Amino acid sequence: MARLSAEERRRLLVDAAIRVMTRDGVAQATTRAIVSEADMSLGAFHYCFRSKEELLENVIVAITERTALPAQEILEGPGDVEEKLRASLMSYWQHVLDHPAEHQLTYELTQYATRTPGLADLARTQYRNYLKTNTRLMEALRANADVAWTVPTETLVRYLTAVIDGLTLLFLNERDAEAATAAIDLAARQLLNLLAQPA
Amino acid sequence: MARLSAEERRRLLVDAAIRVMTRDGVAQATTRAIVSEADMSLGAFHYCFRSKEELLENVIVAITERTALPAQEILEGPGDVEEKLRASLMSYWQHVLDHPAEHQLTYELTQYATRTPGLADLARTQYRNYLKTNTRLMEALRANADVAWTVPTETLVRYLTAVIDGLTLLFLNERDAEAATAAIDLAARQLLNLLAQPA
DNA sequence: GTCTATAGGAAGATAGAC
DNA sequence: GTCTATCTTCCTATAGAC
Repeated sequence: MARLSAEERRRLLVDAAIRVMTRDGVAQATTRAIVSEADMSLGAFHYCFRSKEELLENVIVAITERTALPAQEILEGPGDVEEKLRASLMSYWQHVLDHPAEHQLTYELTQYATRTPGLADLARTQYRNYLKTNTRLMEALRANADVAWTVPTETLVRYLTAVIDGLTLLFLNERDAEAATAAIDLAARQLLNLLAQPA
Repeated sequence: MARLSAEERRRLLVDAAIRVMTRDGVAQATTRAIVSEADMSLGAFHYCFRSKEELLENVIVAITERTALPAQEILEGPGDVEEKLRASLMSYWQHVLDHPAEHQLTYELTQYATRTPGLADLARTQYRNYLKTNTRLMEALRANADVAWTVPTETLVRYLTAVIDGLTLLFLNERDAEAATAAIDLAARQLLNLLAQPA
């Protein structure tokens, strides 16, 4: 077999793990299933990672980065504040509709991390990052558009984060795209109501 | 040992399973851990249930009922529509603050069911029940108080369900009661804005 | 009905030949 | 670096004595 660096193999194994988990769930992602997906031997796994937990730590970090990146890009663009807010929400929402399994996986990983003593911190960090990303989004909107929110930023951000999370979860479990989209439309309108009315 | 009916044992095992899962997570709830918690022999398990999956089916049904019951009681009480809506939300919220592990468990079970071929239907049913309960809540509010909602009931209900779910999930992961409560206060105000203004 | 003993298999991790 | 064979442990499920 090809001689790959340990670093390269680590990357391949993390990617393979994400594919297996997305397809079959976290519980089914055994070391054997992962190395099989990556077309490696079982021995290669423990040559690259000290334990399965070490792999999972890397998987969680990789997934969180993938989720955070698009959210930050949305923000930079033209349009007034209302358009941008709606566009941001809808861009995220389209990603949920197109890639439900990926989002399902992030929730599974959060729970897995919460229940794994060595990874519990990661679950907290994951959510802190969501909140931080959304805070930057809301503050940038305010700064660019010179508007104000009628509620404290911390509260607004938690409300926004919760609505996004809740609607995603609802769609993942109900799989009614039309109904969920109507609800997120309502959520967007409700958020815009929190903008201070221009005098 | 005492001679118990199979039905009684089934009840005891389901309760024991819920305790183990609440404490240690679904993945840790092995048949051995459950019978140990119930103070039974391993053999008793397979005398009462054909398989572990059959137990889990019963666990999910039991948990869903427990969650749905308080929500229905909240509804029957005095007060105007605004008070009742706020009181309902806050009663649920207090339960989340007091028993986070129980709510954590319901999310875990939903995921477990989703990933288990024989139980996948149960996950859908669970969410359909949440929606149905919330629909009854909203319709009863409307009927009792003779007010109208400014959005379709189906959309309102999904929005409500999502906000509740999202804030619960946020609290479970962030564990900041103060911040999450401020957000649910905001959510309650936002919901009340969807009532048609009395002329 | 109740329990112990055990089958049968899959998991994570390791040893050691190449 | 790579891979096979194996160790140990834990799982669900069953068999069969009492």
